[in-house]
Amino acid sequence: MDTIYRLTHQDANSKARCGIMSLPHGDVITPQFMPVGTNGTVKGMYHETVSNLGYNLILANTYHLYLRPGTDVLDSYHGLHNFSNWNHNILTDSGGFQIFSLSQLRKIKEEGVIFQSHIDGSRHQLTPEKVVDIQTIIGSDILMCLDVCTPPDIPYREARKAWETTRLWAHRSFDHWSKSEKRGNLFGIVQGNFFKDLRKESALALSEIGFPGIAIGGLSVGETSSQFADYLEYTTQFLPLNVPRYVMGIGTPDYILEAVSNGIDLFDCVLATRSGRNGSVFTDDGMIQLKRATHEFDHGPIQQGCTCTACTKYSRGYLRHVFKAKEMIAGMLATEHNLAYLYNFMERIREAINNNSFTEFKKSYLERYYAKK
RNA sequence: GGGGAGGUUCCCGAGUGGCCAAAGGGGGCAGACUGUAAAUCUGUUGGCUCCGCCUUCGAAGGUUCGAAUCCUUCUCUCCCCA
Repeated sequence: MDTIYRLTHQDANSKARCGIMSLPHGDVITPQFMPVGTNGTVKGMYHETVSNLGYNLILANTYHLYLRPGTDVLDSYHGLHNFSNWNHNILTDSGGFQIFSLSQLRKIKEEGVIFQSHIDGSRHQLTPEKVVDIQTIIGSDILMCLDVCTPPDIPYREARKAWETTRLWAHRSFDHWSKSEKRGNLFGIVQGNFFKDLRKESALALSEIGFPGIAIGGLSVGETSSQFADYLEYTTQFLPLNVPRYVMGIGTPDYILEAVSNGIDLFDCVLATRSGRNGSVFTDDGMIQLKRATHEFDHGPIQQGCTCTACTKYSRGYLRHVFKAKEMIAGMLATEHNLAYLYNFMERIREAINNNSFTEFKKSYLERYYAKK
């Protein structure tokens, strides 16, 4: 199979790497962070702003789009790109995580998952095949397999069962996708909870199937950061090097650095956008909360040197004011800042890798990041 | 001038004899947020030598074992009529 990934530089002193991922709506340089736009919009942002920041790959969510507006509507608009007027790449999450996070309403069977809509209570069944079909209608550039995500601290038996369902679904997804008139690329998802034998088995099994890319799922679900680092490193060693590797659901600078140092190429996270709306913003000194009283008379920007709208036009004091006044612009500006910060952060990472100085960059960045916490 | 309503903790506003340092909002302060049911949620908000004590419900007196709650006077605010 043709690979969509091309390595452009391997860091001389670590597993960190730079590359280019070729997708239907353009090349994506990696390592790359992907903003989350569950409903086909990155909350609080114009698509134009997102792409002007440099992003050309965002996430959307199959589960949510399937329930609303539904595939009929999406089909009539010839997919989400046209519907939402986003002309770059879209990765759609399968809904596996929603099955996990909305677990009160679900029933997982071998055939698929039955769940109740959180919107109107109606019952639906999703199968791995159907999820591929929905993502095809959406027009996703990257499709994700339906998987079974599990919380930490479940018994081995349960974790094995979940992984085995994930494996079965991965094969069925791949077969179904292989037979379709495909344009997008299907990624498999490694599971296995926090059991190393399951993680190894899962990583190896998914590697053999021949997916154009592989994701590591089931991390950042409440485990400790050392557990995260441990399982991430352990799992990644069994993944092929010639495909993009994606860790799902992480998005703080420390976690991103940890992932990059293990040769991970893609990440996504709602934290940047959600925390932005709630008043928390990234800085080189860690996250700060704009609503705090200490910023009342702070005439400086969120982050010196940042080129986003919030930092070039407004002071921390003003941003605090609009947050306290619950003005819409507050969440918008903070979201833009967080996305700008992470884009810039990824650029610094790529630059460091290209200079073979990633390890030093990571060390010095984290020293400052943790210093004021 | 006559009639009526009312003054509660930063604000609004419940409470009409003990379970009241006083519901509920708001505001303030702080925390959380990691494949988005989140522009959301949580905690806290009189003081202290903090498992108990002190001060507090317009003011001052009084009744009572006990009062934000009952009585008296004063004071202030609002509404209606003249």
